[in-house]
Amino acid sequence: MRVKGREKPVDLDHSLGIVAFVGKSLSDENRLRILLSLGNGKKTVSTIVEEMNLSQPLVSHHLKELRRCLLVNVERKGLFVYYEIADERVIDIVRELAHLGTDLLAKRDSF
Amino acid sequence: MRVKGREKPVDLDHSLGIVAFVGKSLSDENRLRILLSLGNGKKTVSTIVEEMNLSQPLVSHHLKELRRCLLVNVERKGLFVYYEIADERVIDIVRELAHLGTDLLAKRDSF
DNA sequence: TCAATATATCAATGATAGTTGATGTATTGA
DNA sequence: TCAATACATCAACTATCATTGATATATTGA
Repeated sequence: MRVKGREKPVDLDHSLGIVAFVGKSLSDENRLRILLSLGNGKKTVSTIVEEMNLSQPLVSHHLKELRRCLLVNVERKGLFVYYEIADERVIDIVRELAHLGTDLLAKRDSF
Repeated sequence: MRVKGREKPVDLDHSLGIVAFVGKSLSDENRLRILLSLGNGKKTVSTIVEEMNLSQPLVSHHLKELRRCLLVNVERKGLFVYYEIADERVIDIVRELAHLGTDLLAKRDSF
């Protein structure tokens, strides 16, 4: 009995490397904050630095990680470097993880 | 303009700690394999050890991590300890991450 | 070419995480 | 109580990672 047919077929076993790779980006709170901030539109590094209240090298480092995982795109315009979300689906996934996480916590705390 | 109304409201900013917490479990390939294996039903530790071809202490360690993140439930029955997925949604999320990851890779490789 | 601004990189440090082999603990049956 | 089985924990090692401060690179305008 198939309960859910809404998903395209994917060979999960052969994708786990990629999943772990992307998952790593979702395992750090600062990167998540940056990612969500970029969800509101393309931004320069210095804008992110101000918003996040993090040091510029640290922001650059996390952006590099997000770039390595292909989660953001980069574009230079004069002095400024703009970062943007590569695929909006990652925001949805973060939202689902937030739901799941809060539900799991709520369930635990009710015991 | 609200584009997507299908999500329940969640205060993302206040959930990022939990998201990072759960995300950490999705950042290791061995844990992902264990998690997906448990997606097929409740299993004992020794069964997982055989399926994964990993050492028993290593499997126990990862199960402990998954427990810490509330992603699995445990139940002892005599000599055996059974683990099961706490919330099936995590499987869906892994599947979405797999889609996203493969798409991102495909996009990159086409340049 | 020089100064100023934006961003990236480097070196170093401390913390965390994955792995392994040995050992401990719990449960059951004899 | 003893042996056997299943699982957890521990100690130790290594690798990875987040963070910081200093420095390098790139772009622009004067």
